[in-house]
Amino acid sequence: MAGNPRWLEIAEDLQERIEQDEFPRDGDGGRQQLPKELDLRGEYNASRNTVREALSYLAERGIVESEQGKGTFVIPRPAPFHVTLSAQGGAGGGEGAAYRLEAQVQNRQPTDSEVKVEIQPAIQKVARYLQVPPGSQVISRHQERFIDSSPWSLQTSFYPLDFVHRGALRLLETDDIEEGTVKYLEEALGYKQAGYHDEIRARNPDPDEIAFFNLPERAAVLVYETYRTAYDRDGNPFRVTVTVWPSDRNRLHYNIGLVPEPVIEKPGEPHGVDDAP
Amino acid sequence: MAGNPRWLEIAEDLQERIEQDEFPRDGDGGRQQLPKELDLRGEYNASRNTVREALSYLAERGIVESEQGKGTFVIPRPAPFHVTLSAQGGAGGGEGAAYRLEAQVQNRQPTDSEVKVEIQPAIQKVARYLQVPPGSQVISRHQERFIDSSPWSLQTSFYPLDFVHRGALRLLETDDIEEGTVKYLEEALGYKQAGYHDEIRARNPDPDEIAFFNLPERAAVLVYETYRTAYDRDGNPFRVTVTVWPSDRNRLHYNIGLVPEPVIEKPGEPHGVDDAP
DNA sequence: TGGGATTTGTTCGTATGTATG
DNA sequence: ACATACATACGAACAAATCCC
Repeated sequence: MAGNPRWLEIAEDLQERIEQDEFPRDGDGGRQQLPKELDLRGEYNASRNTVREALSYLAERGIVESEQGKGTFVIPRPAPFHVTLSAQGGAGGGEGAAYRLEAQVQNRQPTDSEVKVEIQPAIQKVARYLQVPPGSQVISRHQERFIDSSPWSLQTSFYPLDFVHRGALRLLETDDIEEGTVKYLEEALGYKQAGYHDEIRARNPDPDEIAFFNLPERAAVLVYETYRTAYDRDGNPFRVTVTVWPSDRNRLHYNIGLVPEPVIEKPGEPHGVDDAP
Repeated sequence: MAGNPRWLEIAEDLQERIEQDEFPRDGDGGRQQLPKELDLRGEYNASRNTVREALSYLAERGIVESEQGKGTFVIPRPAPFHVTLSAQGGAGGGEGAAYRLEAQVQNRQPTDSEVKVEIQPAIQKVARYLQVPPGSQVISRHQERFIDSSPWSLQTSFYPLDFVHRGALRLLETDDIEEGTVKYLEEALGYKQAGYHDEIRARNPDPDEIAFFNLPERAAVLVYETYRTAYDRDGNPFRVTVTVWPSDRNRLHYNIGLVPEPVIEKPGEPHGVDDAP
């Protein structure tokens, strides 16, 4: 026979019932609400602890979330943002096309918080990519980024402190630099972006990130962390941007070489042939 | 005061002790082994269930792993593979450089299993990227990929079944196509790769993947799933490659535009300035 | 090969704390 | 203030995998 533990059978049955949309939705948010633990205890003829074990299993997987005093709810899966991280220079932009550093999100207008500017000793990886000695002072410009007023990503850009001494004073201002820091650095210091390198990894969110992104408390939602290093034509790095994206609501896209326009413009959407019968 | 639950305090204290390398290592693997539950119960003056709650919290986070009849062990963090997913054509390869489809891993030689060839109805996303009607038949070529004999990634490439009718018969053979399927398709059918599109997402591993990658049973290790679509110069997709990478042992890298050679060649390693004092 | 000791896994019962409405 | 519902914590018994002699 199965031989599965009772809690796993309960968990799998509950997941089935969730997918069948069997449970009623609560008033406002429209989330499905599961029966209370004591009722489930009756339904499955198990102890409350066994039921809780099943719920905890589902909670770890980001399927449900329990709220003290209220009940247990199915976590709505957010519609993913499709973020294009490669340059979008228009088809045939060719050699001279300036690479944009900013991520593009389809059909959405990101809004950014004010910039928090700090002078910090560089953490190891930032120092390595910026090619400055570990622990040397760098300018940190941190922003919270939203799409449709929901938290989307956290971004911090690092520049050598040296840049300020050499005249790029606006790096210390808390305004968003409207024309883009890349363009500003070209004007102020002559750095012209010729290319960039991205490193992508996944890690557990820290408590601040759990709070900012409103991630379920005890679930397995990881965040992507992207390190983007911008290089000028001489191969000197002049900016490292660290961005944190919750993996549950973000898909990352890259276009390399010649890619059809619809794929570039509408990542994650149907294109080319019709789906309709 | 703190006000934290007891199990959380125990978990955080244990994590501290793990980082201090306080626990003895077991004979063969050299993993740290935690004291047994009943001893921890004594050390922390808590019940066994409370200790287990703390251990379960650490297990979810991929910090420790318990094995029935043996004990609880710290999970060793694998040294990450640095995978470059963008084209590496040698610096200055310029316009004519052929983009390589295969991922490059620094200093390592991947070995691939035999190819499992199947004819399948295309799942929705594959059909969309291949621009064929959903559910139409496609060729699926599946491989397990290892580095240093440890499981590294699972890869499946999809081609329209049409390609076989048009003469690309080797797509049905279970041999690895040594010169690369991209080159083969160019010879056989005239598809010349002009570019590609990547989509990256994270998801929970399925049971097969947990088994193949030997992922801790109940921990929050997600896998990356990359969808790579290759296009010819007319913008026609001719191949979709789906690759699954465990997020705990893989870092992904992209180089766009002009990037210094050392960064391209040795992703994830120090370059440019010395770290040593 | 067997059998007993060890250690974690599963399941139950119970009591009390805490946030919600 | 009260009822509801999840959170924390303890104790106990037996099952199942592993190890050792």
